Amino acid sequence: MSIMLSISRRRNSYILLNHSRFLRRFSYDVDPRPEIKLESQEFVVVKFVKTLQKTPQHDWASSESLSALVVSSSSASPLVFSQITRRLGSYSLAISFFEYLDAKSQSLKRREESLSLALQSVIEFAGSEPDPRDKLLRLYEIAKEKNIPLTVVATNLLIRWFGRMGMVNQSVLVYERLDSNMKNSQVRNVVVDVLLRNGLVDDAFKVLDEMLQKESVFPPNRITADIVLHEVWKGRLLTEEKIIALISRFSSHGVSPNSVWLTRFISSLCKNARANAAWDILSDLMKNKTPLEAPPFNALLSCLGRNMDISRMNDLVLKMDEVKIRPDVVTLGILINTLCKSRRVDEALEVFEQMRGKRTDDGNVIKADSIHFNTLIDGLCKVGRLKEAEELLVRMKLEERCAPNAVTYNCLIDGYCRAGKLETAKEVVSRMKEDEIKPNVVTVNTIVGGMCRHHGLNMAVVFFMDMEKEGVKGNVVTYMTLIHACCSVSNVEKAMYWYEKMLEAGCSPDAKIYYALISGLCQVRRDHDAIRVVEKLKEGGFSLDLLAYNMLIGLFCDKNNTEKVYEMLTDMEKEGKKPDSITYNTLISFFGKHKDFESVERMMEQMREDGLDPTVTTYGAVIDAYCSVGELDEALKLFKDMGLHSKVNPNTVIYNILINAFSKLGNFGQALSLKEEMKMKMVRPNVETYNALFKCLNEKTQGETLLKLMDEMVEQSCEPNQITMEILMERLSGSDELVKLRKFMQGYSVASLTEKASPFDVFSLG
DNA sequence: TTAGGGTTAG
Repeated sequence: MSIMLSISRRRNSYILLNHSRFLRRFSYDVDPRPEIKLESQEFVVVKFVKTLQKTPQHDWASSESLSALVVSSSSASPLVFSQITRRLGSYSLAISFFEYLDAKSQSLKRREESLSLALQSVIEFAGSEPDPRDKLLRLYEIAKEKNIPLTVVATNLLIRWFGRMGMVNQSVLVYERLDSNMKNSQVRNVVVDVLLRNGLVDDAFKVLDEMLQKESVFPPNRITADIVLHEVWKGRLLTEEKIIALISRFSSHGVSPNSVWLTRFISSLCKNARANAAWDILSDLMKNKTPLEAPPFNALLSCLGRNMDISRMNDLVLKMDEVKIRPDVVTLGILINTLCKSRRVDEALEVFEQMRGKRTDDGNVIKADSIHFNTLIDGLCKVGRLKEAEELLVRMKLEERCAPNAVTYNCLIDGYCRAGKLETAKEVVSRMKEDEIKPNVVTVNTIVGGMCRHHGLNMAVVFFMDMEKEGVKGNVVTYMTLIHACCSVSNVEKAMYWYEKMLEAGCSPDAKIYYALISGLCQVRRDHDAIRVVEKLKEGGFSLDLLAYNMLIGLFCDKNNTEKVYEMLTDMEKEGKKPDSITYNTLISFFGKHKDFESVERMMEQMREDGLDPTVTTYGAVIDAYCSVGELDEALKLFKDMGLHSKVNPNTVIYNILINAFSKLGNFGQALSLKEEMKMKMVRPNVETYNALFKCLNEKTQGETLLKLMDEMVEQSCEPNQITMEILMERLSGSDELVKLRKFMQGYSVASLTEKASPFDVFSLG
């Protein structure tokens, strides 16, 4: 069967060329019994080769038996001559035979075809010779001189080999001498390849362009796309846009790029936030019914998945189904993963059950693998459905080729940690060991993280050390977890301790470790240590990101270290990082606090120039600045301006700033009316709002209002705090009022108040 | 397919 195929392929290659400016196509009569012909041909070939090998070369010319063989073989088929030549096994024998045959050409039935086929075999040998250059040139000359047409195979070989030898002009010459009718897709593919490989991009695209024309006689095929797109990608020859246009032209000829290439291109588009372009390409290829497979679709699906665009994912899967592109295990993995990450676990389970059972035309089903199970188990754990996760684990164990692994158990452990069930999580570690699965660094980090969140640092450290003894070392994530836990309780000393430990353990810190430390140090306002960490970060070859710059600028503003503030700003600029609204807000607030309104204005101006609109924080900072210098008119003006000229609505903080300012001036009426306005505009007052109002009241004259506000707080479920207590204790002294105050406080179990016992002592005594 | 994260106004 394979021989049959090779014969019929050869037949296609009988498009021959000669150099006397005309070309002919040799057509072979189709033999109704090809296998018989094949047998007789084989017999002829073997006999001829044996005789040639028996006869010394210098006797060939005079050998009568050879002469007789030429005549008899010639009536079999011209094909035998290419086979005989090939079986002689060497270039020197092949060229000698060709010369012999040429000398005997008058006895050949079909001279041109026979000689051209023999020559093709000689050319094949020449290409593998140590120094093929001269031999190939000579053979090409012989073909021209003797008017022997070249087969397509020979043409392609010559074009390719000349190209590889850096003789691209010679390649072009061979191609250009072809009659235009004979410049078929196969030959053009070789030429395009040679031209591209030799950097003659424009020439290559000229040839390609002819192929891509609408009514092209020699349209592009799969191989054309392979050659062109591979080179285009490797050499970055075209812009993304031009590649897209090129794919579309291939598509209109029913040709799609190969799956691997297309997948890479789709992924690259997705990475550059061009999922829409990727979508259009695949739609176009589907519309033109080009052959397609799942992987490029998977690339787009995973991109849509990252953006949680489930509705477009659905559309794409439906379109795939319509044109019968079979989803594969990866497709299923992406779909259930996305659904799980969006907490739509039931839908994920549904898709899983549906797809894995779905039998396609060729009887294949998507076989569930451990990744699918792990994804679903993780999804169930993340939404707290731990029982179902355990049940799925049991089912997984029953499935073929789906043994649970460390990931499976880590997902479960994470589930229990999130639920605060640290003991159960530790039991799962034991279970995994029983299953002969070793806990890994993720296991450790999951439990360390869980313990830090639910039981504090010490327990986590003990666990970590135990695991280290078992041979599981921590990594940068482990130390990050510990450092973060330290920072979150403002224990920066301990954070630095773990940073040192990490270095001792040979873990190289990533930028995020430094950011966490900087953040911790900024929180506790330790500017000198923060500077030290920044230095270490830079020594490590990292740079600060905008967030870190903002934190540091905030810290230096707070410390009144103008010099450092400017240093940070200069550094930012050097690093090519543009300030964002948070940077500006920090600076505006800083200048505001220094009553430097000129700089405030300048910053706001610059902010706008940078295309940043003032945010509610910007207004807050400026309004606060005006309030702090007693310029309440200016503050109110800006406040009103906010409502009129910006899309930013005042929030609780802004109202509080104003209410506080009016309250300090004793202007209770204005303060109260602002609070009423809050209600109207659905801005929720908080404890600070009421505290500000309380401060302005005095028991004797406004006791009733005060009590009314207290009731309002209760109605709004607004919890009082320590300050509320202190103010109210000062304002209320009558026994009736104190009873009311006691009742007022009883509704709340204000945790912060129980620690400071003094306010309650009054009640317990009372 | 599993683990870690940090900024501005009062």
